[in-house]
Amino acid sequence: MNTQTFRNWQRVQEEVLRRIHAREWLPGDLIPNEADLAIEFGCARSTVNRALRSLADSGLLDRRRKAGTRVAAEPVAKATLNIAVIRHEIEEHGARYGYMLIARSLVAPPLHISGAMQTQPMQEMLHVRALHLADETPYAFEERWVNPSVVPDALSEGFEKLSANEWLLKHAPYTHGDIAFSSVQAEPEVAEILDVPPHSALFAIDRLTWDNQASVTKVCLLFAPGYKLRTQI
Amino acid sequence: MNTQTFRNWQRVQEEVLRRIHAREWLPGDLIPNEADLAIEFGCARSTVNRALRSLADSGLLDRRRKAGTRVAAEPVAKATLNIAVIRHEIEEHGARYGYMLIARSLVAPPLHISGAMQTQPMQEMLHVRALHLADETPYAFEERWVNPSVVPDALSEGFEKLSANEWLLKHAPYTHGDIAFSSVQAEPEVAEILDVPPHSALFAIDRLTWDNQASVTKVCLLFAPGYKLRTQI
DNA sequence: AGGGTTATTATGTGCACACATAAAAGCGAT
DNA sequence: ATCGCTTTTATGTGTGCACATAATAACCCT
Repeated sequence: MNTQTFRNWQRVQEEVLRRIHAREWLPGDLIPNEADLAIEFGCARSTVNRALRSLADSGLLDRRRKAGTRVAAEPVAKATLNIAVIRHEIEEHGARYGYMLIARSLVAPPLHISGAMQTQPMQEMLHVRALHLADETPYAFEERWVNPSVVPDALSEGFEKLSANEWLLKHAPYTHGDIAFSSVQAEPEVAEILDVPPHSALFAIDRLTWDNQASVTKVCLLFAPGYKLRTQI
Repeated sequence: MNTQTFRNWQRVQEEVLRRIHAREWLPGDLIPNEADLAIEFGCARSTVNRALRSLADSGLLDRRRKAGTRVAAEPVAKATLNIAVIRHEIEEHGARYGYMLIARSLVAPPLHISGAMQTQPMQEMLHVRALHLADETPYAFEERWVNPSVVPDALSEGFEKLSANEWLLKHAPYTHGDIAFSSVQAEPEVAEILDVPPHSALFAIDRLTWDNQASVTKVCLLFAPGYKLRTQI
């Protein structure tokens, strides 16, 4: 008989995880309610609540008021990616970071850009193209549109030394954003910049961030072949 | 004077977000401690704690005991990806899901597989190759290795109708795993299976899952061009 | 001044209790 | 049986308190 007590929420969580892995509680099963578990574990209900809530957040449990808590039938693997500043990413690999501004201009963007950013088609936007390097080797090509009516300070920033990637994080807060990962073939111009064969398979990160209703910036990062975005689940 | 009260943790969170966003609290700034905020907001310290803890989890605040809570200097965008069962992903797009088993065998894997999975090189593993289709069009190619000593039941499963992707989720729990996203050029064989030109840029998801110390399965999913993995931040 | 010990302090957590809320289950009238 | 109302129940959350813990700040001794 297991009369062990689990007095803190991490241990309760561990025990619940153990039961799920040991298949004592099968996917889809309804598990005992918080009050009963609290008695069994010899702790307060709020402790059990904290443990179960945390497991529900990570997708391992499904909880519904009155219906109770059940083991997720098909646990959705939730991978949390840390999209860091590119400089940090490179430096963490122990490489020397390099940055090169390719172009910077104030122009009316193509329609698909103004459309996505929901700005007036004729409104001029700050357009920045730059290259990030690791140990002098091209690492990622950055193409960015910045909405100057939301980030006016960007107009007085040259982005010659400091990448827009980094400058915006400090100076342009955002409320939310969309991000998409995909794979694209390198167009000739980009292939040349990244110094890779044309039509190479590049890893692309597209990001569009918003400050409440207004779009802040739209960026497309194209990573040289070999790039891998890793995380744990 | 703002004498409004914020009685629940979501509203406290909203107010803190508003202040960060309105730049009342700048990146790097130390914010008032929980007790003071509780007084200001007219709620209990635990309510403030819950709100701040949640914001720290999402990377917007940095908290350290005794040192206090400060606004993250460079908020790391944490994108949470839901790696769902491929069938669900396709059906959610309103497309018809199709599945085709290409090969299934029990063989000793190449060294880089047994190496990554930390199994004996000569130990036979279940090797499954399959194709996922959306509206009869190739969607993703799945190449998988399953460790039969961890999932013996897999040996009696043919994977003719039900994909290993789905079967394993139900029958093989895992404790943790690594996942990597990258971009690769389609090799001729894969290009033919996916019915795309050779050297097309494919989106790749590599996943290796573990049950405690033992590797469960290693899978490589190659998505046809056009695939985008989306999420919000 | 320097180095090591102690005190202080902000966050982290646990507990008991209360009430809120969503949703299933039961019930009753038609 | 079906629709609509009420009850029940499990989770969700707020409060006040206590103590734990980590890390800084203060102190003391040399």
